[in-house]
Amino acid sequence: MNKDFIEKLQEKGLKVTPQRMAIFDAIITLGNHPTADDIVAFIKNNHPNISVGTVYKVLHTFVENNLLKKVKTEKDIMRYDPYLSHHHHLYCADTERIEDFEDETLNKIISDYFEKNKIANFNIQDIKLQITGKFQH
Amino acid sequence: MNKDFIEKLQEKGLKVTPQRMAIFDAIITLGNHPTADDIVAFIKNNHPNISVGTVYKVLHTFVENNLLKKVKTEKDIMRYDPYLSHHHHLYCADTERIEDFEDETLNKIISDYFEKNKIANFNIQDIKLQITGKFQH
DNA sequence: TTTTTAAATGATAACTATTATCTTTGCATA
DNA sequence: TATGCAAAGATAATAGTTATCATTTAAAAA
Repeated sequence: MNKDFIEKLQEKGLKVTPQRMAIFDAIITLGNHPTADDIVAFIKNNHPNISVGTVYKVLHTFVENNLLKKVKTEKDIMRYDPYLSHHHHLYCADTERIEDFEDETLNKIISDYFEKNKIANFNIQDIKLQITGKFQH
Repeated sequence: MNKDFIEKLQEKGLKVTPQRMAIFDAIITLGNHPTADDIVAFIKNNHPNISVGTVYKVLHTFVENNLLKKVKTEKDIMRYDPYLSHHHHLYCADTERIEDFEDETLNKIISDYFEKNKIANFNIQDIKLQITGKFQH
């Protein structure tokens, strides 16, 4: 919700600007973990004067302030994820589609496993699954 | 081993060239899933005339022929992984270090779990864990 | 409400990683 | 030795992103 997001900006001491709201809104509306370019294209419809540099700067600010996460991919194009709760990703083997995947039971199984089987010389902070495959159409 | 790699090139109908051998050798020697730039820098020592374009082309050819994998990261710089057997990655939360992680028991637990709990409208081909945390020094 | 000021935006240029193009080179085979 | 073709090298081009800096704006202070 936008009100929540405004509060989050304020908590972080960030100014609430129309550009920032439009960018966050674009990411939510677009879905599929958009690229900077996707976001620019979408925003240009309603907000034709926005600068590309601003979009990059805002995305960077959001990531630094944990309002957005970068998505790991095998491409040199950055993608962004607005859902901050712990979740995994389904990657389409053939297309650029990336979907969110949540499964608390599985998370528990994995974290229990690592409780019993520590990795030598490594403290785990976070575990994410990247599940590659094909969506059924 | 280099002999194995030569055979792999030949199996794929790719010519065995000094550049290709040097690039593969660099990736193995460098470890830590190097970038194209890391590879160029390393090779320049013994092989000062190699062209950057060639390195990119060779990396691309290797990835296309499944002799190398791209590593998923949150950066717009590509990194490459020479180990083709199924494994996971440990990502350092603070540095660019990425280590390989293998655990057959865990793989079994996860694949058993997904046998019993299919994801709706999605056929899984591969599951990788990205484990973020800190290495103990 | 007006003023102040620090932060954010927009326009532009710069930069970096990567890819494309095109000529030349190096081998294998005829 | 000549031919064909994949691969390498040099260079230019492109794409995505970051930096710079003057201008504008949100929000705190007066």
